[in-house]
Amino acid sequence: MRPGPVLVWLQRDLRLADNPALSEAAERGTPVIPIFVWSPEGNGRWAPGSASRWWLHQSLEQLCASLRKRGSTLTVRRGPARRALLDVAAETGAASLYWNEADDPAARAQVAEVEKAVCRPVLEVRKFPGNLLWAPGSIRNSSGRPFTVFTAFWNVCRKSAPPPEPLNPPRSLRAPARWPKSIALSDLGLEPTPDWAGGIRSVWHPGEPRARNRLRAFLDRSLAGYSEGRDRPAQDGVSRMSPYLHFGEISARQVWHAAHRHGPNAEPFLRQIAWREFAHHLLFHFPETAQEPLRPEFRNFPWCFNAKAMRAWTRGQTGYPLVDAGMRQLWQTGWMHNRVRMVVASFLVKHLLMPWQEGAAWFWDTLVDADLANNTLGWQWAAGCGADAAPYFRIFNPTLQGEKFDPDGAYVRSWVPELAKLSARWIHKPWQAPASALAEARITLGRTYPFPIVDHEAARKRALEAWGRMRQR
DNA sequence: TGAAATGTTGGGGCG
DNA sequence: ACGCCCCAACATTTC
Repeated sequence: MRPGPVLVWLQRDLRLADNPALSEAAERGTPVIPIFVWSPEGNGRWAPGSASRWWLHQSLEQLCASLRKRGSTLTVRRGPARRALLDVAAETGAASLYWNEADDPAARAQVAEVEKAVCRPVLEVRKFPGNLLWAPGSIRNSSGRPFTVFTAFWNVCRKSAPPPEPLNPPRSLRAPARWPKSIALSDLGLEPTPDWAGGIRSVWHPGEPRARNRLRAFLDRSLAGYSEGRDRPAQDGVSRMSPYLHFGEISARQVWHAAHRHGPNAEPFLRQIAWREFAHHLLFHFPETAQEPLRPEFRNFPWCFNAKAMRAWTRGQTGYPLVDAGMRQLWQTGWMHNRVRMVVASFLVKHLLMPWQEGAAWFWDTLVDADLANNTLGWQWAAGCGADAAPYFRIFNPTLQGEKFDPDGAYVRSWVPELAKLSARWIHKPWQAPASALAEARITLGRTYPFPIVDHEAARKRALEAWGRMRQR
């Protein structure tokens, strides 16, 4: 065992519990130096977006507080990672560098650079399992290929060895004789100026302790009715674990085992956790799909960008209440209910024929849970060009989706207040409401709320024609 | 993790 | 009483 301190390079594993690299480092008994390196340039076009940066700042603050309670602290540096890590190693005489694997393409590229730069055996390097239930690449079909159909993937997962039980947080973290220099968190400039994060702050509480509380509350209150509740955007029926999982404030293993322990009705929720797993494994195998469609025939799909329509979509001014409610919930709180994500995504790519990459970029910047693997899978699914995708002809009718999943209009009312007084009968199709109903609800279409920017029927036909043209080529 | 178009069936109104 | 038509309601097919 080497006597020098261990650097624990934290990336997207901002937690103390079930943190294999940190636990292993703590058990050595030598000093432990947790370090975070901010290197957005290493992520290329997928540097964290605005909402994600806000979250990261809070999350690092929380992590720092938890470490301080244990007599430790967080060293914060700017990238590139290889330089920051080697500098700190030299300053502290570190003997080892530990980290948990990160699976997205940019993180892997960064890790490769670090490994190349490290001079072994002067600095011992050890890698530990990241935030997936099964190692990416370990789940394959009988001919050794990655799965591109979810159910087949899931069946094999279920037959594989279950993910290991989560580790307890380390009991103590030995401090080094002298801490390395660290820059102040605020110097990273992650928080927005001017401060537009009020809406996010009122809904979200980043950090490991809050992640655990939220999971507990979800399992106790919502798991039993999850199958139906998860499709009701007006209800508190989903777990909202996505941002915590993205930053590793809780591990997928912790979520998995907590849900399992909760009893037999966990299956539908575990299935959703498995979709996350599927997305991450897919991006591991097909890293180019963050930009390019998985199904190559979609390379010549006649997408057509339209700045005015894009603006209406991003601002929640399309004239379709469910779409607008979702886009405004996103803009105001950094998050959107999954059922509504499917509807707004379908609307952008099918009704407006906009390239799915445009929608992915908007989500990337505005979601607190922006995650390259999940975002890529979701958008390619919606556009019909991805793995296990909705066939292109499967086009959501935003009115029917609203009537089905927000039957009394409560979700629309809370995010599109100008429609709040309209009766449930018309709330998802105000353009069909009789003049008297509109007057009574104080709505003037075209002034207080827009007319639909496209006609559903016509847009549907246009999308199917575009699809037909692609298939001919 | 759709929706629309088209087909089929069966009850009831009506001459 | 009977056949005819209408049209929900449900099922199947198509996009």
